[in-house]
Amino acid sequence: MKDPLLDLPGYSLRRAAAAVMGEFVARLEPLGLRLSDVSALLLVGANPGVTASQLGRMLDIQRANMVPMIARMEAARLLLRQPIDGKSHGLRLTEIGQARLAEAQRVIHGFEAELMERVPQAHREHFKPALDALWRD
Amino acid sequence: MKDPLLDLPGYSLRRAAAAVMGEFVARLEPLGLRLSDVSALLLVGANPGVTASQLGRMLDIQRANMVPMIARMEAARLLLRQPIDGKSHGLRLTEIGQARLAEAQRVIHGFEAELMERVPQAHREHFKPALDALWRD
DNA sequence: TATTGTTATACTCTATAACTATA
DNA sequence: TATAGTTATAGAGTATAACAATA
Repeated sequence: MKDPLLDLPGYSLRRAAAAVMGEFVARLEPLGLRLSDVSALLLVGANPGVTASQLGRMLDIQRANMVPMIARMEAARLLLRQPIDGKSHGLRLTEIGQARLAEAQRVIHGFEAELMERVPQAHREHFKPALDALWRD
Repeated sequence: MKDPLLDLPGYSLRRAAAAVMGEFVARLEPLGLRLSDVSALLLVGANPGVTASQLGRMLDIQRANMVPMIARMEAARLLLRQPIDGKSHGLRLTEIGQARLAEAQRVIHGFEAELMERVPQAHREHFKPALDALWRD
């Protein structure tokens, strides 16, 4: 069976991302966390007081889509919202959130290490710089 | 604002794929094609008579999710289904489908060329091999 | 005027379970 | 028994439009 898709770098990018993210989501499942939860935990942990709108801009998630995400994490007692002024709220991790973040960080770092091991050594140092050029420039 | 996500290769992979696929989808929009339509056009074009199930296995799409996709493309007169035996159907491109595939191929090859140009030259030859190691092994 | 938070809505993609009919 | 096609359904992610309140 011919597969012309296998010659396309863009297709490789799509399939690799799908495969890797699928595995990562599976590792997060025992922690009861979604992919977006982990991003939020890391960012709020590193930037206490950040607002949902700022978070959305960093993650490229629409403001409107941050609402249910923050609500879910607040309901899970992972973070809390403190009024900054009449319209903004600063986000902070609860103690539960900090503990969950620590667990997530162990999963993340283990996973990232394994990920890089799966990239053949000859290509390894080129992996992240090549990808970053495609979305950070 | 600190962003610990920027140190994670897996995050770079996810964001790069999202950015690139978003741009590609925008280029396909004038053709009235979705991402999955293009994969199907390419594969059916290269393998006339292939079944929906075979296609699903190549694309890693569940059998059940192939149904509305094939139905939509059949309704758009891009492909047709011919009975192979009592339970299987072979897929073939119509003339419209072949013409649309040719248009799509021009978009694809232009896009892929631009994509590779955006990868810094020093990393370029490592890009696809590194990605392929993550999902084809 | 611009921004924050919010509600409502819709679409795409994906996953699962179950069923029928055929190989 | 295994496979092909199908239906129905649910979850997740994402996009847009609109609104109130505040900066």
